[in-house]
Amino acid sequence: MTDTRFDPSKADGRWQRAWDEAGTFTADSASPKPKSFILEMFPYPSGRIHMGHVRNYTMGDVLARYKKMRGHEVLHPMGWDAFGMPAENAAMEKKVHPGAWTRSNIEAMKAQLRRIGFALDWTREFATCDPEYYGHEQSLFIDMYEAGLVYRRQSEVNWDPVDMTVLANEQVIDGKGWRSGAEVEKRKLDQWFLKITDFAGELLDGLAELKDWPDKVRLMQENWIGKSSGLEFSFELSNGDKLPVYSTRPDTIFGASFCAVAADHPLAQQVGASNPAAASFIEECKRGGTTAAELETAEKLGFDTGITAKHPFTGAPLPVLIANFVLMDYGTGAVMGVPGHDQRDFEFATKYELPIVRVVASDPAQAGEPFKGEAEPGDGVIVNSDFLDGMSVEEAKAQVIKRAEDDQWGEGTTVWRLRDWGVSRQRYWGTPIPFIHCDTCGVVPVPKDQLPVTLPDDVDFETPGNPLERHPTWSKTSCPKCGGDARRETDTLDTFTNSSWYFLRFASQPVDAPFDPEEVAKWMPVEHYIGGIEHAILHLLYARFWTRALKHIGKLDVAEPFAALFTQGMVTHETYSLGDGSWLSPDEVRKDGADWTRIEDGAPVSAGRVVKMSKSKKNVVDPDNIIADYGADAVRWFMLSDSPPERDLPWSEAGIEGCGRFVQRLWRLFESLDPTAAGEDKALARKAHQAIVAVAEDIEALSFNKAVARIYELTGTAEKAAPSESRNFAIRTILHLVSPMMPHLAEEVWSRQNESGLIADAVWPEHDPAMLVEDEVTIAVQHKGKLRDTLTAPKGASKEDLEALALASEKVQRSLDGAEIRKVIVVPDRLVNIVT
RNA sequence: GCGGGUGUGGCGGAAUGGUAGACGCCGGGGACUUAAAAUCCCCUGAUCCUAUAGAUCGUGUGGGUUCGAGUCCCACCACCCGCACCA
Repeated sequence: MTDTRFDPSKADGRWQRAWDEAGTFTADSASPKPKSFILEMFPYPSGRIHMGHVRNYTMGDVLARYKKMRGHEVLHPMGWDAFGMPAENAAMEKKVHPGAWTRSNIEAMKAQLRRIGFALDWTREFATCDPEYYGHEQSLFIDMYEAGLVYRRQSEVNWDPVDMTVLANEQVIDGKGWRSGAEVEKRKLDQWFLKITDFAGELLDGLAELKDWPDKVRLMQENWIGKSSGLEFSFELSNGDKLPVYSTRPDTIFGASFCAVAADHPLAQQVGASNPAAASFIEECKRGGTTAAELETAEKLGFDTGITAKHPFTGAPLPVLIANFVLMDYGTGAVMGVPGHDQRDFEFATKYELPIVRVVASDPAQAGEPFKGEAEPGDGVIVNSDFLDGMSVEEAKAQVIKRAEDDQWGEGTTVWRLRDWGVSRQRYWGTPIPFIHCDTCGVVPVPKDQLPVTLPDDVDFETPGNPLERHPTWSKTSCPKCGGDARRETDTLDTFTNSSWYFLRFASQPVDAPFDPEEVAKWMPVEHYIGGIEHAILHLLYARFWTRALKHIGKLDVAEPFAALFTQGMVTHETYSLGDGSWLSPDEVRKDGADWTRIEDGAPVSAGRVVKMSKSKKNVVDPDNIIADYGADAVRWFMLSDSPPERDLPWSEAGIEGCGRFVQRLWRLFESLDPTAAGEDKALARKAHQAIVAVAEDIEALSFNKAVARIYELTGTAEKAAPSESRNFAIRTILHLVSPMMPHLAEEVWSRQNESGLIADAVWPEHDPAMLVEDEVTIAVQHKGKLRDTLTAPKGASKEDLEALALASEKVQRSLDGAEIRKVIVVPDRLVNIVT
């Protein structure tokens, strides 16, 4: 009996339960099979799964299922990056506990993920807010502290003077606090740091081994780590002090016309102490946020200290200014200003009328050439520079460093742009930093047998600031060393810490340790790691750093956590707005002919740009509704179709309808299989064999859109073919090829065809290499580089034969029109180009 | 400001330096039906045209290399992402 339609509302749940009951996707670390660890970046439990998650996890799912078909033991886990600000915001706005809010979100989102039919090993699920997880994190943090990788120092935060609280960069809007609207100030606090800079060289060199990472991500990390070599030297100041500066361009030292120091540089502080005008300038520099983008786009401001610095070669006095664009965190917090060859210095010098001297020119004759309104940071020949004249930039750099070292007033150094990782957060919903402050003993780690240090449940979100700090009793404790009264650290760890080692916990989860290195070694490194490009630098660098740091302290023997990385694009949707600029969601609008209107009242709606789905623009589509309408397989198919996975995917109603139709089309094709059909259809069989190879290659390259196109093509051909053994082979082939993408449909068909077991446990079909080769090829014939004719020739035909065939073409002769042939280019099996 | 990326029909896109537009969506025409849905078949880059044929143009813009450029090189434009306390 044949059913004319596939009913996902019945089949989806049936097969999801079947996989669960059979433990189909439970990873066995004792298996002798080759291991594949497929991982997608775990979600923050915001409340609902969104289409971006669906796309991300569908890609990983196809890979995981494919690897299983290829005979691998697959680890494909899921968990929750559960600490973070939104839970605290919910606590303030909705009066729910961050933990309760997070837990109920996890429950809802887990149910959603199950409905999409992902091949996940739920036995290894955890949330980073589980004390069983963050307790181990605290233990690792203490290990790092004992290895000298953790330290405390003062660092700036965004301070909201009205709410009396620290703000995240995200909470600073145009330099103002997002709730209070008060002008944000920079304030210094004692904070915890991880010494990622100790690993700068390793993290940089390690990039070279990451062959299966996108070049762009490696390049971004390389630039972020920012290795530079230059000269560190000290200016002698008119007040008798020395001012150490660092420059990557010592070759331009004769072009220096001023020195600039950061507002929080000791020299600036010293000047500010006795000069009220300087003090108020320094205060002014404290206004605004702490982000690089803000600092660098802000108007360049300076304050002349009246102090001068003696140029090391000419002895000329250079004014020393306090400048808002100099960063205390980079180099020495002080620079020599060379306006001719650095754009920031140029703008600063122009504003404060400081000399702009050319010391690099395109050739020596251009030494007097004026600047055209901007600095010239490029390469050239050194001019106006005494003994450096005529040298290249590189030669001059080396010469200046050599002189400085010979005369002992400076030395060549390597400086990194990478800064140590500040992990302190003055917030509740994070991993408590496991330290105790004792007036007698100083900072003392919590003894490991007292871990985890758990968060208190009874917290107050009514008043702003850090609830841990305000808690009446939580921070009160005794010193593990002297037993005296002491105070718990009330800062929590940056949430990036939680995501820096979670993959290790997926691989191995003993009760009494963060992980077992032997178990970890069976699965790590992650074979494919998939997530958004927005994590290209921070998360991926921090995870690489933790892995290396843990190796360094002997906890594990893996240097790089992610063998291959894939960064997928966003899911986008058209936006809709009313005349007043307010946004409407897709289900509030309707298309009337060419125009859009609001369903409710027919008000005209303008359809706007296609952008990332976001709550604020209301252009979101809920996966649950779509699954209810079309089934999980149609949604999965949509996520894989059309757009290359690294690019944005525009969601459309028409698109998902098309996918729903294709699911039914496949169903009819599978139902049309006739086991009694006989006879060979060589062309069709050949296409099927070619598809087996091509789809496998496409999946391995994560080119799911191409795999989808090939399956469409083979499906179209099989549909039109007359019944034959070959056609049955093609149909069974399609069933296997789509099974990682449409697992529910595949299982349903598999069981209806009375196959044993689950298709999820089936193997990838074999291809016959002899069937891949075509007998005939189409040859393009060009005249003067333009296509004039195409002809069919046997594969492997000789150049002479192809040339003769081409010249015999009537169309070619017409195009040639008797012209003299100067040259004929023949590319075997491809084309013939006749040049006249 | 700095760093990274993207740009091909109405839309998403395909194309080891070798037939640009595979495959899908939308649209048009037709078949089936009392009708609709579903399904099936055909057409579908632009312009010209003496129209089953043929010609020209066409991969963000302007140059260049090559027998041949979406692909390689140079310059530019537009848009997107990241910038260390969003996750």
